[in-house]
This record gives sequence, structure tokens and C-alpha cells, in this order.
Amino acid sequence: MIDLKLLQKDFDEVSTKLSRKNVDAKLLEELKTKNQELKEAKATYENLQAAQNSMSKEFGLYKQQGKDTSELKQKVDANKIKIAEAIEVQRIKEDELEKIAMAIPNIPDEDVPTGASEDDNLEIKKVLTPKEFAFTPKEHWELAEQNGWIDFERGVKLATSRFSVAFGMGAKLERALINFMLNFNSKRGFAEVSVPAIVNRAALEGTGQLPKFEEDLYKLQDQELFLIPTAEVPVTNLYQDEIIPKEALPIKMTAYTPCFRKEAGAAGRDTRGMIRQHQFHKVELVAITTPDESDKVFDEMVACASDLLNALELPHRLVMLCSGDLGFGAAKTVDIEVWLPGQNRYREISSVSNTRDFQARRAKIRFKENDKNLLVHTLNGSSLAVGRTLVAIMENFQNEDGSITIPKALEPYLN
RNA sequence: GGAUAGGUGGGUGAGUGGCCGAAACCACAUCCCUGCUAAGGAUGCGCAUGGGUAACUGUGCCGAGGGUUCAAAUCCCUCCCUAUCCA
Repeated sequence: MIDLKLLQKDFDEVSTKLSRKNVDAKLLEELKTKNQELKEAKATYENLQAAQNSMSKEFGLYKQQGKDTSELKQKVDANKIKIAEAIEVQRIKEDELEKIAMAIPNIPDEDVPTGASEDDNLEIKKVLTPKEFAFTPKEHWELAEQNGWIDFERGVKLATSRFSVAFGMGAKLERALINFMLNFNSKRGFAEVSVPAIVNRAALEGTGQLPKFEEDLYKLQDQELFLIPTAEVPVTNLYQDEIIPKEALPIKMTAYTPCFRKEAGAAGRDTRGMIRQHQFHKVELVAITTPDESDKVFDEMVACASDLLNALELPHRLVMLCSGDLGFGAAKTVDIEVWLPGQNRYREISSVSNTRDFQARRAKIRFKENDKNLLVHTLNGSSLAVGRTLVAIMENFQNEDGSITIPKALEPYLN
């Protein structure tokens, strides 16, 4: 959630910044008005309640002293009616405010380039040079089927479209990649955690998936529980509603989880292959830091994911997302795109975001400094999406006969 | 699924209608004393939010939501969660 005090104080500034993310200024204006109205409604209620409280105290005294309370009772009863009205007004204002506020995205950082879509994203650098093939490289689905690694039909049989099954070396490689990534991240100071793949509404509100993106989530029937779309949700919310001692920061974690996405808006995109599945494996990085340190940790996370690709000898590039392509909760995002020779283009394999205090405000994650409770910064990034890494390995390490060489880094994990 | 006991501040835990945002202890912070692998003493110490330069002060919060009452941590109802026992 954005800082409403800041909005109230520096409306024009916040409005300008958010306009880069295509937020309508009218909506912000409305938010500001509602916020002001709520404040007034609260003051009204609180004054009435204060009167009620003091009258109640008086009432007790009267009783004790055996005085007549009938006159006081009348006053108190009349006040009660006003209080009920005031509460109702306040409640309505609160609901209205929350509805708008929870749907406002995070403010982008200064250094985020302005732009409308992914076409305006800024390439930061390319890492490793794609190798030249003496033949026309195949796309991964062809290689996956030819090697018997992935079976797309049987995935559909078991569930529905966008599900697949990994067999043999395909399955082994998935497992090897998960272990390899977790170990790599551990060595970089990210402590391993294993978390539930089902979370409640509060967790999803904390990290910003709800209330706005419910249609993208798998929800359990008859329960207010959801399958996680990313480990970012359970791992970040580990510290929900906590005040963390400053010495404990930064907290850096890594977790492997399956991820589940309905891909509601993605009809027709990447229908072939395993780029966009409803269920996929991902190793995630999450960090909770003081505001001072979040930029530093952000760079560490980007470097971690990039180095992981280096270790796997996969050419990739770093891209800074422009304002229009930035996710809901992110103030800044660097995507890492891996080279796919079969598709002859770079595709996203990791996305590292700094949400600043946006999630912290929603999830109430704070730290104590000089006796003051301040909001932490939260960051998250994939390192990496396992399925897409497998895709990248297949396409980059393919031989002319369709066989696939295993990257050296994974050999210890396959014996 | 059934039964029972519970859910209180960072932790343990007291508190059955007003003097309770809440004893005591632990932890923590500052200070004092002492002088060396640690003890003693004093003071402070929940969260959120509004007002105020500040001192201070209003409101809400004792699992969640309702209800009774002038007044609820305390009584009533519903739900959630935890522990133990039974199926």
C-alpha cells in the first residue's frame, strides 16, 4: 500500500510519480478526499466516545455514592445513538478508502525509465555470448519430446492444458536444478526455508496479490485458502505483523516451492511447451532489510541470479523494467532474460524486485530503531524458474542430432 | 468428526463488570554501585492511530466478529486457532 500520509502531504509529487505507472490522477484525488473524510469521521466518533467514557466513569461514581443516575442515564443514552451513527459513517469511509488504497500500485523509483510496455524496457547488459549453431536450433518442446524428457499430452490427461509431466532425465534435471540453485543461494548467504504452498487471504493481501488479482489464483473450495503463485508470498509473510530487532536485519532467505497460476490473462500466449504452465517449480530469493540497505541487497540478488546462469553457462541479459511494465507491488524490477536459440530471442527467467515499504506497510513488517517502529523494505526475486531453466538448457546445449549435453555444473547432482 | 482445556504485552503468566492497557516474573534499555569471567539496586519499557514544537493527551486493541450493559479482558452467541484425549 502506498503511504497515505505522503499522498496527503505531497499530492502532486505522488500523483506525478504514479502517473508513470498509468494510475489515474482522479483516482488519487478521490483517495485523498476519502482519507480526509475518514479522518474527520474518526475525530467525530472519538469525541463522542470520549464523552461516553467519561460519563460512564461518572456513572460508576454516582452509584457508589448512592446518587440519582436517571438524568445522567438520559444523557448517556442520547449520546449512544449519536455514537452508533458516527461508527456507521466511519465504517463506510473506511471501506471506501481501503477499496481504493489497496488497488493503488507502488510508486516507481526515480531511476526507473518511463514507458508504456515491455518495448520500453532498458537493457542494462548482456552476459555471455550466445553460441553459433552450425544447424538450425530446435525449440525446446521438440527437444523435450524427442529425448523423452517432457510429456505434454499426459499432463493434460492428468489435469488440463498447461500441465506437463517430466520423465527420466527431464525429472532428474529438475531435481538437480532445484538442489543446485538452493545450494548456490545458501552460499550467497540466503538461508534455506521450506514453507507451505497454501496460504490464507491475509498473506496474499500482505504481498499485494489480493485483493486485485484474485482471478489469477487457484482458490480452495469452501475455504479461504489459496495455492501460492510464488514463494514470495509465504516467505515474505513469515514476518507478517512482527517487529524485527534491527540486529537481525537483513534477513535473506531462499526457498523452493511449486507455484500455481491460472494465467487468466494469458490465453493464447505460449500455449506450446513449458514456458507458461499452471504449475511450475521455482527457487525464490526473499530479503527483508532496513531502508538503507535495500539497494545493496537488491544488487546482491540480481548478481546471485545472474551468476547462477553463468555457472550454468547460459547467455542472458539484464533488463530494467520501465514504469508501465512494472508489477503492482514493485518500485523497481530487474528482469533477467535467458537466451533461447530455438526461439531466437531472450525470455524472462528471473525477476528481481524491490517493493520498498509497500508490502511491509500491508503486512505490518517493522523493525525497531531508537525506540521507533519503522517499516522494513522487502525484496524478492526468482533464482530461478526451474522449468524455464530446463528449457534454456535444452535449447542452448542441444546437439545437431537432438541430444542434449548436460552443463558441467549439474554433473555432481546427477550421480 | 466427538470431548475437554485453552488463546492476555517480546516471553512466562495473573486477572469473573467500573479504580485494568492490564499484577508479577523473565528478557530488554539507561543509570548507580561493585570490581572481574558475575552479583545487587533504581528507573523505563505493548501496538496502532489522531491532536500538540514539546511535556502531554484523545481513541481503539486482551484470537476474530457480533450481542447484553451507563460501563466488558471479564457475561452471552457465532466463528477461527492451539493442546490433549477419543473415534
